[in-house]
Amino acid sequence: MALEHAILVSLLEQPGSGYELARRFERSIGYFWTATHQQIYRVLKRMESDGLLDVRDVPQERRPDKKEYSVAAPGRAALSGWLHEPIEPESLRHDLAVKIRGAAFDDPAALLHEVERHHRVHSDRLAHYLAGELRDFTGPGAPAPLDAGQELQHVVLRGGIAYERMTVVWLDDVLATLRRLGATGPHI
Amino acid sequence: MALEHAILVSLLEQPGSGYELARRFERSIGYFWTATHQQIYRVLKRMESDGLLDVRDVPQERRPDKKEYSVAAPGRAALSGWLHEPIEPESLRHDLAVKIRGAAFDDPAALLHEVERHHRVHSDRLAHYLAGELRDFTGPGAPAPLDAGQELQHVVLRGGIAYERMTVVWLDDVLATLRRLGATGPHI
DNA sequence: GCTTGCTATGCAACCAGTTGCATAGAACGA
DNA sequence: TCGTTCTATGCAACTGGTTGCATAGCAAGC
Repeated sequence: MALEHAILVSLLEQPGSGYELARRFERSIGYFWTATHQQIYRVLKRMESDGLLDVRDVPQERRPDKKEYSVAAPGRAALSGWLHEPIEPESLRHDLAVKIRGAAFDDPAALLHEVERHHRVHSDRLAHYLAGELRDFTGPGAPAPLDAGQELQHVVLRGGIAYERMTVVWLDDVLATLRRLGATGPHI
Repeated sequence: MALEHAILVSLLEQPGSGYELARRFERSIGYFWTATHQQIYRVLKRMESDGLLDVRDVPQERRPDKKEYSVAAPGRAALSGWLHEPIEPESLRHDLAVKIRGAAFDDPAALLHEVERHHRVHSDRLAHYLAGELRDFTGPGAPAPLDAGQELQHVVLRGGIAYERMTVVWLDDVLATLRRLGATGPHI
C-alpha cells in the first residue's frame, strides 16, 4: 500500500492537514501518485490509530479549524522498513493504448479528437512541470546548492518531465498513424 | 473497467481461452494492461453471462480441454460505444518515485541496488519489445504492407518502446544522483 | 516412483480505490 | 439576497484487483 508511504514522505517533507495533503497530491506528489481526499482522510485516520502519525488540532481564523498531522517515530520506522524492501517494477495501465488497438475494429479516424485531447493534457502537464523546475530548482530564485532532499525531488521531477515529453512525442506518432489510416482507406 | 475492453480487443484480434488470454496479458497486451488469470476468468464468466461473449468447448488431446471465447455482437457494440466515449488521461502510480523521494529521510545509497534492479528489468523489457518489433513489423519476415490492425499494434508497441527507453535513461539519471549524494556526504 | 512443470479452470477472502453524498463556516460577486 | 467557491472533514456503498488456495491431467526428467 504505497499511499501510506507517499503520505509519510509528504508529511516528513512538511507536516499538514488532510486537506493540504489532498492539494499536494494534485500537484507535486501527484506527479507520481494520485489520491482523492476521501482516500486520504481514511488512511490518515487509520495511520493515526496505528500510531504512525501524531495529530494536533490547529484553530484557524477566517476558516475552519484543521488537524495537522506529523510523522511519529513508528511512522518513520515503517517508512524506513519499506525503503529497504524490494518492490515490483510497475507495469503500465494505459486505457488509451487499449483504445488505439481497438480502433482497428471501429473507425480509426473517430479517435482523432480523443488523442488530440490527451495530447493537450500532456502538453499542459509538461509546461507545468517545466515551470515548476525553473521555479524550484534551475531558475535564479532557486536555492543553490540543493540539499539531498531537493536533489531527490528534482530527479523525480525530471522523471515526470521525461515521461510527459515522451508521451507528447508518442501521441504525435499516434496522430500521424491515425491520419494516415484515415486517408488511405476504410477500416476492417 | 478497461479490463473488459482489453479482453474484447484481444478476442477480436484472436479468439482464445482464459489461459491463452492470461499469457497474452503477460506479453503483448501486457505492454499496457496487466491482469492475473483469476481476474480474467472471473471477468470472462461475467461477460459471457452478460451476452458479450460466446463460448465453445474445445476438447484437446494431450492436455486438458479448454473453453474458447469469442466476441458476440453485443460485445462488439459495447467496445464501439466505449471507443466513442472520452476517457481521463491516466496518471502515474510510481512506487519507485515515492521511494526515491523518501530516501532523503533514510540512506540514499541504500536504494542503489533497488534502482539497479529496476534498471535491469526495464532494459530487458526494452530488448524484448525491440525483438518483437523486428519480428512482427520491421524485420524481413514481417508482412508488408501492414493492414490497419497491424499499424495500430505497431504504434502501440512503439509507445511501449519509447516508455522503456525513457525509463532506462531516467534510471541512469537516478543512479548518478544517488551516487553523487552518497559520495558527497551524509543524509538528513 | 517421485518431483517438477505446464496446461487449464476456479473459489473465497481481502484490500485499495472510486463514487456519491453530506455538513458547515466564511468570502465573494452578481 | 442568492448562488458559487474555497477551506475543511467525513460516511457509505460499491467495484476492481490482489492473494492464497485448490484441483486435475499429462509430460519430462531423475
